[in-house]
Amino acid sequence: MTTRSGLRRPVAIDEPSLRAVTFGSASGAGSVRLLTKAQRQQVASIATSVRLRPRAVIYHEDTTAGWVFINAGGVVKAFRDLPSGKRRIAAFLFAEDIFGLAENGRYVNTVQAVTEVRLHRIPLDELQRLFLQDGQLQFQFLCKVTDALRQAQRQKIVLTRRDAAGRVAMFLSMLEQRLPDAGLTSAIDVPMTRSDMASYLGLSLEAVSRATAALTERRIVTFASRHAAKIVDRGRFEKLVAEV
Amino acid sequence: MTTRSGLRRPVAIDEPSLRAVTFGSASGAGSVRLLTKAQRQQVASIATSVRLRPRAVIYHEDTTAGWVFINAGGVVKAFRDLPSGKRRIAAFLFAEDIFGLAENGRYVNTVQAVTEVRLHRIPLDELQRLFLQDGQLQFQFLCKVTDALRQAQRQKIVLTRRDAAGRVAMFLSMLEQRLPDAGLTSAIDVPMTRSDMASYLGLSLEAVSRATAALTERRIVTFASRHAAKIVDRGRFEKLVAEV
DNA sequence: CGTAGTATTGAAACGGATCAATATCTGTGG
DNA sequence: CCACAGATATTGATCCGTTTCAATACTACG
Repeated sequence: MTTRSGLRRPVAIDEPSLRAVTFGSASGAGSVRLLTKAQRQQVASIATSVRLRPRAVIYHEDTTAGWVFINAGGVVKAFRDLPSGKRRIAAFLFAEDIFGLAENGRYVNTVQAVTEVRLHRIPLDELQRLFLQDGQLQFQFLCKVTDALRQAQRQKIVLTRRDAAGRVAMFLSMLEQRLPDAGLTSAIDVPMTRSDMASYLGLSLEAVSRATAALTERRIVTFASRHAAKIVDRGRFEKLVAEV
Repeated sequence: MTTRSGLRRPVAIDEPSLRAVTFGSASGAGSVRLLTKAQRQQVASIATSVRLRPRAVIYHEDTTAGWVFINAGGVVKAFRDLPSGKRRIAAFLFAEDIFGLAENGRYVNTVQAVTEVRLHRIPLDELQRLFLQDGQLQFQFLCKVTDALRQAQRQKIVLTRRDAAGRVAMFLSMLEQRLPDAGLTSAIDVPMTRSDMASYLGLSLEAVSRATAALTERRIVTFASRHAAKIVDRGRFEKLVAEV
């Protein structure tokens, strides 16, 4: 659980450890393959570990992209500030997620710590060299990026929903699915602010606030605090999530 | 130019040819690198060429994913039909684009030809084998998927716009940028229907229709036909596109 | 040249954005 | 440990643009 005030339960791993997904193969069942020990050592040998406090900026959009990062614990947000002054969060990145998306050598988004985070910082040129040496390693990254693409496509579907409550429900559902334990009775940790949720869901802060209020009033979700949600009516919750 | 009625100007290439993008390196300037001749031959040796007419379905969502495809001319759309009955187009795929996104061995979307198309169909297992043999080749694919991720993130920003005219303008801008020639005076080919545009932009068909009417009325864009747009006021067009 | 699919246009209603006032939280320093 | 201040969130009222429903027009293909 990534609490707001930092990593209460320290993350065990000290080396990059990637939860792989299939690139599109039939190897089925959401297979969770980690890198081999040798590969982890290889990556670790070129990576630097960094620890950051909430709000720390990891990099700014349009600056020269020299590193790729692996989140080793905590939550970060990747966003862009639009000309209109609005902020759009492209993604929240959790443990094991890779980030550092760039174009023409410059980062596409600004990335900032939401909670305290631990990162592995990997020089891009060295990583690229490793990729050519070790096809398996590169394949893990290919799978990771493919997974990010799938998530982005799902997220686009969320953004086309008209109802704010539905979007928020889908967001909570997404957070819940990240939980390793399928303990669907426990509380969902919501490490980000309502404002961050709004920026991610393409809603105003007020709409998110009203949506959470509506979910509470309809007795579908309860909030022990703003950062701890609990599904109290699973049936109606799933129905709402599926009403796309 | 991919016209509605098919490939008027036949596509020259007979082998897969990938327009590469940087994975995030500093190798700058939107570098367009193609596969080496040897790599193209390697891919061609395991690929099958297919030619399809408009409306032909290439694969259905949730079916077993056995191939990855490279679009060798024409336009296809990747979509999902939601429980509500609405259709959401995740992406339009043009020449040189790769598609076949899967999860747990099953395709995520349904893919259908918009115009007449030529495809290279590549068996997934053999491609995966090639990837491990040839890190450079795999890297081209990694770049392609990374590019698709960037596009999906941009598209998410489009979807958060309130104004239909702005979304349509951004869509036309996207189509224009695909044109090889920077001849910004020529017409933009719009191979898909208004309904497809709506499904892609998260709008109703009526909203798209009214938006194109508004763009015409405001003398920003003219439509020689429904499938040929022309920017007549570049200044106001770019301003509208940037008003995010 | 007809017909089915596609697109346009109008009117009403819904839902979120916005503006504004107030309340609550968080973390810092006394 | 408590008080305080700035940031974050809630709640209310109004406005605006899209959706929806409905009728009509267009266009592409056989």
